[in-house]
Amino acid sequence: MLNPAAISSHTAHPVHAACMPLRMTSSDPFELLKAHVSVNRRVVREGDRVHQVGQPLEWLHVIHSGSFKTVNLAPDGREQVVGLHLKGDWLGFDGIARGQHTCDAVAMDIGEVWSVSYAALLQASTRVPALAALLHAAMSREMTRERNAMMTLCTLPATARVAEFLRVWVESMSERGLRTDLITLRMTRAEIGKYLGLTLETVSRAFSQLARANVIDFPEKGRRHLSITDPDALSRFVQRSQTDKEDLPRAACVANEPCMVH
Amino acid sequence: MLNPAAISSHTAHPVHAACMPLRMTSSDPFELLKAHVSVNRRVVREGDRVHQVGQPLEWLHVIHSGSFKTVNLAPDGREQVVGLHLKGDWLGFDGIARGQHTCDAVAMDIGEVWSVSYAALLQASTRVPALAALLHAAMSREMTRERNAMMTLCTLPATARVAEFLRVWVESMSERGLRTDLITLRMTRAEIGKYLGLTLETVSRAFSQLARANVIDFPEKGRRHLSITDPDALSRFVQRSQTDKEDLPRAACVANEPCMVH
DNA sequence: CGTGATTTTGAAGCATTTCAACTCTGGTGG
DNA sequence: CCACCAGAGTTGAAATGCTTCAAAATCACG
Repeated sequence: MLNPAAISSHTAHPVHAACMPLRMTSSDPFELLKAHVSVNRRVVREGDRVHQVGQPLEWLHVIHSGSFKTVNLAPDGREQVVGLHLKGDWLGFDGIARGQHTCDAVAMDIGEVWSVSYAALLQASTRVPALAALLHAAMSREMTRERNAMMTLCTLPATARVAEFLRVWVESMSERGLRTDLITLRMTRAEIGKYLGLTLETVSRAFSQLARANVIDFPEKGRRHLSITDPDALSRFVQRSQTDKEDLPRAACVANEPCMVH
Repeated sequence: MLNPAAISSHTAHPVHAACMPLRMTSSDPFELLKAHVSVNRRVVREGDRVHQVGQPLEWLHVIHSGSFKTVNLAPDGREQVVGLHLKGDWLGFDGIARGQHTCDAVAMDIGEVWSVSYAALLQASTRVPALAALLHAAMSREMTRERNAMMTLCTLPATARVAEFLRVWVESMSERGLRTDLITLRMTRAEIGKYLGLTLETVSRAFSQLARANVIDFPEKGRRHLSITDPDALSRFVQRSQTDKEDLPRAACVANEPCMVH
């Protein structure tokens, strides 16, 4: 869904040739940050909160290592995991609009975040356009990802949702050069369920079903580790769940005069 | 605060006092834009596409009037309405990360958008920090909204989802100073369904149920107009759908040493 | 006024949730 | 060392809620 075979999508893209009237000294976001703003490195352990609902926005954080989840909490007690984040992703954007955070960001294992003052970053990005572009790209990526997640939630049945969840996770690992054959789930079935809008039992059944279909495999007895026997099988599984219900030669989408800008 | 009630939440907030070392000549995003970048105004009619999947990113657009939807289209044919947008919202952020748009933005009625070159905007925002802040705030708002939408989709049953949809819509209208007693739905039941992850029949049943419960009312025979008899009833309806299933005095949330940054 | 699109409503079918029982693992203490 | 327990996961059966299928009513447009 995101990109065909992309590793690049994770670095600071020159969005448009004209947008970057500067020499790209480095396309590595960490180098770029270190070079132009004061960075506070901080090691976190599982369960540590990088930021919390209601806390005034002061810092933005870039994940240097580890995996994190963002959790939304409604006034009426509803709670949902609304995002998963890995190296290179930013945490804290949610707080910019209102000046305070609207969700929690929680470490799912040991990791390191680089924290920068938002005020300082804003200033620095006026001097260093590449910084501004980096920020924009990160926010844009986040929005696109959330939209895709919404689509997954709305259009896919349970098992396909879990398959898609795994596919995207593998894709994320791959983009970062991490191993994708054997992956370790750092979330319980209940947490995955809270992310996918399913109950823990349904998630469990979905895993079992995928394993029976030889799409995934549990190498060890413990069910936290799993191997993706055939990555393409995941995609095919998702697609099949769609084509199965159609089965009708869908009328060609009539282009109703796509009226473009200019 | 310039304006006492509500309208302010839509203007460029000083995110943090320290972030804005400049005189705020204007808190109106339209004034701000007009003052510092070249703006192309454009009137759109229902069905017009402001941008489309695959199109290279060149422009960002600010909605000056009208209502718009963003539509995601998966390679396998799945389609979903992933966002609704009104005056003051931006369109096109999705294209920044990869340099091309990843979704369609479609006008739902007559409206006007202000289009600005992204490259020019990026340059201008280095000279005018308020522009950068405006951009960030708009993106941040969008992310928060999408996350809330995700939560609605994942945690609420069908009727509550429709109620929440109406509540948020009314809230949006209210923030912009528009009338909230009588609202006109510019989407068919099918479209609302595609936004909420429901079938059109379920949406229709939900409306009927809300009308029977006197939460909403159809003043005219046509079902496109509806009045919110009691706005609070909407919220209560959503909350009740939650408390109904709990009914158990949920154990107090133990604060597990919220480890903060600094 | 028709014609087609939209909406409503009913009834049957199906996917997911709910409830419940059981297994497995890892950790703790007798 | 093993009994025991709590947390996590699996699996089955019943219940529920949404979807699907179908038909009729209503609205919109020429």
